[in-house]
Amino acid sequence: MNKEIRKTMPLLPISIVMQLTDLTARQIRYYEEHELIVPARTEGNRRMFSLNDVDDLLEIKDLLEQGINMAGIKKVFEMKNEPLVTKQLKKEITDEDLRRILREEMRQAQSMQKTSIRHGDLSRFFS
Amino acid sequence: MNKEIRKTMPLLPISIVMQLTDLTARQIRYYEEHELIVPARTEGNRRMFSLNDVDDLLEIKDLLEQGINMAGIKKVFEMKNEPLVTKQLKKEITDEDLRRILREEMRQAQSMQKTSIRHGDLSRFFS
DNA sequence: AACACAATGTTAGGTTTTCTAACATGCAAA
DNA sequence: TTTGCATGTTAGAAAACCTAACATTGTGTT
Repeated sequence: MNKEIRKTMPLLPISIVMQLTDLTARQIRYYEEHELIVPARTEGNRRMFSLNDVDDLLEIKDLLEQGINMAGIKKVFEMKNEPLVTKQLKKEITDEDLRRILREEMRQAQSMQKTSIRHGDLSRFFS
Repeated sequence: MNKEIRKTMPLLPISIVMQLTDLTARQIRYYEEHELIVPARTEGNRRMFSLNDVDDLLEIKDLLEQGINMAGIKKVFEMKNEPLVTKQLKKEITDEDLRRILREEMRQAQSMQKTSIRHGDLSRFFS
């Protein structure tokens, strides 16, 4: 009986996610349409969301309030999965560039720590 | 925006609870009928379960497999909320009784610790 | 053996929730 | 002013859930 509840397990119906995020069903489906989230589906085609999905939705909401559009948010999400260094390596950069990039990445990591306390982190919700 | 996700928040529809506990809807509703759990309801009268409810259901399942019936399980649940000492005090016991009871309670607390690792504790599910 | 009861299965009919798809609206940028 | 993005609204269909009733299974009792 090797069960495990992970933040990635699809547990929540859309009604609950609406309450948790203060988004409308229309908004949530629209963001899925733009592939910012990919909720699981039941056999009967109902969406089921994980806590990570809720997390992502809260971040989307925040970025939208900052005036960023779907395309921008999609790019932001891509960057989260593929760190700066990786992308730059693909471009065959010089050592000089690399040093600049690493400095920049450290700077970003710092500011992310600050903001992650306020935005898009479900952990703060748990007692 | 003082939100908080607690183990007591009703987030899960019955279908998910069925998967999590390997119980049928009939069983879950039957246990509610006997007031072993009291899931929340949506405006439209659908049951919504908290993680604590799932926890309780797993414990119910375990106790049932041990041959304990509804009445017995209900008593076990009452005891969890009202520790032995409290109940005995109501009966105006002698000091001699009290000493016996405290010894017994410690014994039970020990065995509870052992079994709680295996049964009725959702925390083991989280990554 | 016959019975009684507890726990669960099954079915029927009705209601709520969610789905997709289409069209409407508000607003900002070109 | 026209365009396009984000969201609202509506309609019709399907899935999920509800209660209530009756059926089945297993177990203990007389």
